Amino acid sequence: MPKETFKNIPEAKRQKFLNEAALLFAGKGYAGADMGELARRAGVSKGSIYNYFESKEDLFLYVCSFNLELSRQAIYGTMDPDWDIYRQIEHIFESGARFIGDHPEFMVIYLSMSAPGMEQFSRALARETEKFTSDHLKRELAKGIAAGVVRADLDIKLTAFIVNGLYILFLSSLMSAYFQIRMSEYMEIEGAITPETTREFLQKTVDHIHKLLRPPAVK
Amino acid sequence: MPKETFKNIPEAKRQKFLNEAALLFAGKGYAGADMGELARRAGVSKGSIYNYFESKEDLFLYVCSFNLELSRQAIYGTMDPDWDIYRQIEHIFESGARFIGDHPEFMVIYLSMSAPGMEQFSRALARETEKFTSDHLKRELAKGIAAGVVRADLDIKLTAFIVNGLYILFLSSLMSAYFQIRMSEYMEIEGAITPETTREFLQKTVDHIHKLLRPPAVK
Amino acid sequence: MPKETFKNIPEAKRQKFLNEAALLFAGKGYAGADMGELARRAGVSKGSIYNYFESKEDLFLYVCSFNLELSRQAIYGTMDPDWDIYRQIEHIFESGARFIGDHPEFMVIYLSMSAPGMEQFSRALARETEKFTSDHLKRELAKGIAAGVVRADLDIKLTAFIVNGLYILFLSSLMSAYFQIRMSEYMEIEGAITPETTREFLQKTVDHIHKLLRPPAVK
Amino acid sequence: MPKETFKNIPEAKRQKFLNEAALLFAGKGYAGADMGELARRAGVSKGSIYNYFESKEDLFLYVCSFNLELSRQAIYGTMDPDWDIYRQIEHIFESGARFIGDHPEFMVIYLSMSAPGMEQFSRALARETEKFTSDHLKRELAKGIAAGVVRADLDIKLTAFIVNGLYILFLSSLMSAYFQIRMSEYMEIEGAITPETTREFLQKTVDHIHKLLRPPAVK
DNA sequence: CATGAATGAGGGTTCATTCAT
DNA sequence: CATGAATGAACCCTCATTCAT
Repeated sequence: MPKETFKNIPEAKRQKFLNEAALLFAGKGYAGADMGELARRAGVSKGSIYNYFESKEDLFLYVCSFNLELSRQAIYGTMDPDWDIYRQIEHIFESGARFIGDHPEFMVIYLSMSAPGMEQFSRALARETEKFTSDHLKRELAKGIAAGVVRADLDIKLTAFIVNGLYILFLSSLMSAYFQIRMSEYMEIEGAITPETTREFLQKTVDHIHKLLRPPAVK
Repeated sequence: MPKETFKNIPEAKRQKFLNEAALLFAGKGYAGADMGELARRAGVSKGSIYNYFESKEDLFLYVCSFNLELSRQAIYGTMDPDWDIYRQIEHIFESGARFIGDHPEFMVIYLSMSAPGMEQFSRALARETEKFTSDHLKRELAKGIAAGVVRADLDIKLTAFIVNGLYILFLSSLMSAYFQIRMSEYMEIEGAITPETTREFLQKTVDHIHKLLRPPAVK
Repeated sequence: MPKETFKNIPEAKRQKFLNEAALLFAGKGYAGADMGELARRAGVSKGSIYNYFESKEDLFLYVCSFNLELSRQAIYGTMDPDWDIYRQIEHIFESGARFIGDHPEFMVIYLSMSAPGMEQFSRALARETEKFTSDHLKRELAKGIAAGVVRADLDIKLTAFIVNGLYILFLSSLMSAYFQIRMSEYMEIEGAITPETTREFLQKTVDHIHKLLRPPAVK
Repeated sequence: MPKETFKNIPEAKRQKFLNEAALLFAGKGYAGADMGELARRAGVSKGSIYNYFESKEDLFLYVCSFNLELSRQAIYGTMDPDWDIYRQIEHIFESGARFIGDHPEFMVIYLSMSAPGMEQFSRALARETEKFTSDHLKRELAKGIAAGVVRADLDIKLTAFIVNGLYILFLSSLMSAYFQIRMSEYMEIEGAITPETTREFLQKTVDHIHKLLRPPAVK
C-alpha cells in the first residue's frame, strides 16, 4: 500500500528507506519509532514519507509484509521440492537462521505484530503470513506419512502447527532479547550467544524434530 | 519495587489497582497505556500512582512479576509432585488455560515483554521468570527417563525447552489476536474460538506431547 | 463544554483565558488561531488548554456561546420591558454598539460561525443563538401592532427577520474590515470611522426603522 | 492577476480550473482549501497552479473578483434600465437567487471575504465590489423619489445601504449553513428549505421592501 | 498521604511552495 | 510549459511526571 510516488523513486533509495524503516521499527517498536528519525536516517524529509505512505500505520504494514515476503523467498526460493520432509525442515531452519542473520530486524518485527495494541495489524497480516507455511507443511507431512517416513499416528494439522511453532521459537530465541535469555536459561548457555552455539542449537532442534516424527524402527 | 506507601493501602484497593493496571497494559501495550486512564479506572489520583511507584516502568515491571507469580501459584500450587510427568504436563496446560481464562491479560503481558523496545524489561524479568519452570521440567524429565516412561534418547535440556515452548504457543494461541488467527489457520477452525475448541485443542496438544515423548512400546 | 478542571481554576485566570481566546479567534479566525499562541498569551501551558477543553473545536464552541451569552446580558439585562418597541430597538442598537466597543472581538466571532468550513459550528450554535432574539422581536412587534404603533400590514415574522438583519449589518459594519469598507462606500464616509460617525450612523439607522415601521399618520 | 500562462491555456481548461477553485474555496474556506486537492480536482498538476498564479492568496483574490464579475453580469446584464425601482429590485433578488442556484459557491465566497483573518482580502476587494451596486441603487432611489414612487423622507444613502443589506441577508439565508438556520428560526420553517419556500421568501421580502419604501397613498 | 492542575517536550500529520526533469 | 517529488515549518494534541495544597 505505498502510494504511486514511492514506486517511482530510484530503486536504491527505496531499498534504503525500507531497510531503515525496518531497523527502526525493530529497534524501537511501532509506538516508539519516530517518523522524524526515520526521515533523518533514510535521508529523506519528513514530508516525503507522507508522499510515500498514507500514515505510520500504513508504512508499518507494508514494512511487515515486505519483509515477510523477503523471508519467504529466502527460504522457499532455495528449496528443492523433491527433498524429503526432514531435509526440508532442516533447510527451513537453516535458511531462516541465515535470513535473520542478515536481517536481524525481521524477527523482531514479526513479534511486534503479536504485541498488545497491535490487533489492527494482526488482523491485516496474520492470515496472509501463516497460510503459505501452514499449507506447505501439511502437504509435506502427508507425503511423509504416505512414504512411511513420518509416524502415521500423528495429527497432521497439529503437527504442522507444532513444527512451525518450534521454528518461531527457534528464530525468536536467536533475536528477541527476552527469548534469548530464555534459551540461555533452558540450554544452560553461559555468556553471549555465538554463531557456534546458534549452529549447535539449530542442529539439536532439527534432530529433535527428526526423532519425534520418525516412526520407530521396525525389526 | 512498589514504594512503602503502596504496601500500606487497603488490600482491596491494592488488588483493584494491580488488576486495572494489568488489564490496561494488556489492552494497550506498555507504550499505549496512559497513566491518567489507569488512575481513572483504578479510582485513585494520578499523583497517588507516583506515591506508589517510581515510574511507569517501575509499575510495569511490578505488574509483570506480580502476575507471573500469580500464574506460578495457580499452576504449581495445585500440583501433586508425585504425579508422573504426563499428568503434570496435562495439569500445567489445563491450569494454565484456566488461569488465563480468569486473567486474560496475563498472556498479553507476557508477550509484551518480548516486544521490541522492551529490552529493559526482558533483562529484568526473563531469567527470574523462566528459571523456575526450566528447572522443574528438567527434573521431571530426568525422573521420567529414569522411570522408563520417557524416551531415553532425548536431550533433556532441549526437550524441556520445547515442552515449555509448546506451552507458550498454546497459551498465546488462546489469547493473542495474532496467534489466535495463526491457530485457526493451522487447525482449520472456522469462526470464533469457543471453549469447546479450546478444550479440544488442549487435549490434542497434550496427547501429542505424550506421543512424542513416550518410548516406543517394546515387544 | 469546558472540562471540570476549567471550572475549578481562579475566576481571574478563567476570564483572562476566555478573553485571550476570543481575541485570538477574532484576530486570526478559527483555522488561523494557534493553540500555542493562545497558551503564551493567556499565560498557561499548552497542555493546560487540553485540561480545560477537549479540543480546539470544543474551545471555539464555548468561546462563541460564552460571548453570545455575554452580549445577550449586556443588551437584554438592561432593557425595561415596558418600553415601546422603538425605544427597545434603539436600546438594542445602542447597547449592542457599546458591547462591541468593549468587546471588539465579539462580532468577528459571530461572523466566523457563518464562514465556509464552519458548518459544524453553525449547527451547534445557530438555533440557540437566534431563537432568543427572534422570539423577543416577534412578541414586541405583535404588541406594537396591537397598540397601533406599528403598521398592521407587516408580516411579523419577516419584519422581525429584517430588523434583526439590520442589527447584524449595523454591528458588522462597525467591526468587520470588509463591512466597514462597505459602509464607508454606501454612507460616503471619508477616512477612518470615528465614534461620532458611529453614533450618527446608529441614529440614522434607528430613525430609518422607525420611519419604516410606524403607521402613516392618520388625518 | 493570473500570470500570462493562465491566459494562454484552452478556454475550457481555464473555466474548469476556476470553477473547481471556487467550489473548493466555498466548501472548505480559504484556509481549509488544499492546493493539492485543487490540482487533482481541476486535472492539472500542482506545479501548474504556480505557473498560473503567484500564490494561493493571489488565486483566491482572482476567484473572488472573477465570480463577483460573473454575478454582476448575471444581474445587471439582464436588467432593463427603464424599469422602475421596484421592478429592478425584484429583478435583482430574482436573478441573484437564480445565480446562486447555479453557482452555490458564490455567496459562500462572498462571506469568506468578511471572515476574520481575511482583512487582506477585504481591503483588496470590498471597495471594488460594493461601489457598483451602491452607485446604482442610489441613482435609482433618487429617480424614484423624483418620480414620486419612493417616500421622499428617506435618506438615500442609508436606504441604499439597507436595501443592499437585505439583499445580502437574503442570499446568505439561501446558502450559508448558519444563515439558513437563522432564517428557518425567524420564518418558522420546519424541515429542509425547498425551492418553494425560497420563492415564497423572495416574494415576501420584495413585497416588504415595496411596502416600506412606497409613499403612503394620498387620498 | 491524596489530589489534580500544570507542564512542555515530543510525535504524527498537513500543506504551500519550489525546482529538477 | 507541465509535472510531481521534495521540502520543512507549523500545528494539534498526548502524556509521563511534578508539586502546591
